[in-house]
Formats: sequence, structure tokens, C-alpha cells
Amino acid sequence: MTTEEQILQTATKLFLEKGFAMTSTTEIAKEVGCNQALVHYYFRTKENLFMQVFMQKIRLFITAFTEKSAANEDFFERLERRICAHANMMEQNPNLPFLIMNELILNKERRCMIRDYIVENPMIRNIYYEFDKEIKEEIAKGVIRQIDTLDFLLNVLSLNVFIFVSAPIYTDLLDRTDKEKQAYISHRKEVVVKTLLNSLKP
Amino acid sequence: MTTEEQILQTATKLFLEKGFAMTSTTEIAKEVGCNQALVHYYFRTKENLFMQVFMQKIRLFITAFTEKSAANEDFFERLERRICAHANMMEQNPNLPFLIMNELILNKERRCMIRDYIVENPMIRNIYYEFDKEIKEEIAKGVIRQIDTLDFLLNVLSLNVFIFVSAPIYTDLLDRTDKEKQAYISHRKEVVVKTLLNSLKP
DNA sequence: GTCTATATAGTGATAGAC
DNA sequence: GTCTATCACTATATAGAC
Repeated sequence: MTTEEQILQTATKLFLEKGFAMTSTTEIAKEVGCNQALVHYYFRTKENLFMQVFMQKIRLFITAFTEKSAANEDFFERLERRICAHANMMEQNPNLPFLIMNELILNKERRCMIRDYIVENPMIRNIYYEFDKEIKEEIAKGVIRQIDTLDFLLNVLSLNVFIFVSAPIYTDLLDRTDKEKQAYISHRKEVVVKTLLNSLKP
Repeated sequence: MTTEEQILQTATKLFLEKGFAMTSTTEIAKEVGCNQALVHYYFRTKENLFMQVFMQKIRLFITAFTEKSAANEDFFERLERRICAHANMMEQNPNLPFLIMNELILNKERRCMIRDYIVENPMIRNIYYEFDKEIKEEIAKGVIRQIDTLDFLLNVLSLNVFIFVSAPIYTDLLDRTDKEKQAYISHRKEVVVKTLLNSLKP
């Protein structure tokens, strides 16, 4: 691995653990084993370095919900598969939802910066459009109750994100072991799927 | 208002807006209109000042769910009233859920510090115990489906908190006005109540 | 490409005058 | 109680040697 890749990898790890403000370029360099000046040689500013990490993770976060369905699954099975795919992505990047929320809330510039990427991206628009069509069909068929697609997606996001935001808090607050933390996450994943599917009942 | 109170008030405002790490004592002093040394004269350290703000807000956050019920309300009406009370508290302190999450996730010491307050506080234990009894009774009566009380509370927390975390992101991402942001919050509050009540159906 | 050295600016905190 | 002045520290970023 080149030094540049090492810096990017270490930066990703540290930004996820501690956020933008509390991670210094000195610390990144120290963990890579090189000099602090080198971090700036490759990425010029800390902001640049962060945005590279951030946008890559944003892409991952959004595309995770687009899990393709198997041939003969019904609507609820497909839905469950997608909700789980989204949760699994976060399980593999535990602090990711937190980092995204954190930086988007504290920094208005970053909100505006990803607007172009998310809102005006035709691929993402298309993903939404397809899902919206699906939802409306099932409502028309009477399989699920009347609900707005965006509202349902926000419900999924709320419940899924909160699993991983609350897990470290839950663990320390109730003096749990790492194994119990894992059990908490698994359990919440099940509860969230059940809650979401049940909330769609007519 | 005394200078000390002014400092506390301004600190509350700035910590809520920008978090602990990105608020400096210099900035607090500047906004109060006094010298930076004075902030340290009253509170000695920035950490002290923050913890005073933080614990006061934590208390507010927890007790908000304990809205007392009117005499002749049924279970679902009481539940709705509590969920709304909790949401309204956050509406009056828009960045509060975010601040709490932020500081609890990034700072293990703070997690442990509030453990004593939350987990071992007999009043809070009692609130939980009463609600748990209520839930179990309604399950026994067949009014709602089988669900763990803690799981339900986590669902409430997830959905309610996310309304206010997502509102500023939603507003900038989709170029919304302040009035539209307000409409978003009102709408989501309704959706969340409906989703939660519907998810309890047997 | 990697290093040392340094410019520049900001931080939290304290000492001491008034 | 409020101020000025200052210390010690850390940060980002850059210049220049090799």
C-alpha cells in the first residue's frame, strides 16, 4: 500500500472514531508512522482529506438500501431484505451514521456540498422513483395502509440509525460486555424489522 | 441577570449550536460581552461549565416523557400524549437530542458520569417500572401485541429524536424555507405517533 | 517523496492590577 | 468582580533541505 493510501485509510478510521474536530493531522501522521507534513503534502488541507473520506462513505450509505430482490419474493420479503441490507452496512461501519449526522448537522457547508450529489444524482432519483412506484402499487392492492414513501423511508432511517447510535451508549450505561452489545444490536435489528412491517398493516 | 447567569445562558446556546469541541470560552465571553478570563473565574474549566449545562439538559430530556394522564383517557390516548410531550420538549430545544447523542458517543467519561444519575436514580427507575406495568397489563388484555417495554421506548426515542436531527439536514438538502421546516416537523410528529400506535396492533 | 523547521493563529487557564 | 497580560500548549499549513 502506498503512503497516500495508508494516510487515507488511517484518516478514515480516526474520523469515524472521533469526528472531524477531534482528529488532528498530527495524530493521523503519527498512526501512519510518517511526518505530519506528509499528510498536507498529499491532501493539502485537513478539510480536503476529510471530504474524500466523507463522500466515499456517503455513497456507501445511500447505495446500501438498493439490495436487489430475488425472483419470487413477495413485497414484505423484499422490504425486509432491504432494511436488513441497510442495517448490515451500518454494522460493518459502526460509527458511520453518527459521523454523517454529526458533520451534516454541525456544518452547513457540508449539507450544501452533498446536495448536488444526493438530490440531483439521477441514479439516486431513480432508486427512489422505483421504490415509490412499488409502495403505491401495494397500497392500491390493499396489501399495506396508506403511507407516503418518504415518510416510510424516514421511519426506516430513524430506527436503523438509532440502533448503532444507541449501542455504545447502552453498553456503557448498563455496564454491558461486548458480547451483550452484539446481542443488543441483533435483537434491535429484529425488533425494527417487525415494528416497520407491522406499522404498514392496513 | 448576573454575569454568571449570562455566561451560563450563552454557553448553553453555543454548546447546543456547535457542540463542546467547537465552542471556545473566548467565543462565549465575546458573546456575553465580557472578558474570557471571567468565564474561568466563575466556572474554572470549560469542562465544568459544559457539565453544568449538560446535566441540566439531561434531566429535562428524561423527565419529559412523564407527562401525567387525564382521568378518563384510554391507553392509546395516554400513550399519544406522552409521545407528544417528549417531542414537544425537543421542539423547544431543537439541537438537544443531537448534543446528547454527540457528547455521549464521543466521550466515554460522560457516558459513565450520567450512569449514576439515570440508571441508579430511584425516581427514574420508578417511572420505568410504572410504564412497564401498564404495557404488560395491556398485552394481557389483548389490546396490544407482545412487545418488550424497553424495545418500545427505544422505538419512541429513535423516531422522535430523528425528527429533530433530520430537520436541519432535510431543510438544506431540499432547499426548504423555515416555514417548510416547521411543516416537516409537524408532519413527522403525526407520522411518528401513527407509526408507533399502529406498530402495537395485535 | 519524505523530512526538519517554522510561521501563524488559536486554545484553556492563571497571575496580578484595579 | 472584572480587567489586562501572559503562559504553555496544540493546531494547521507551508518553506526549504535532502
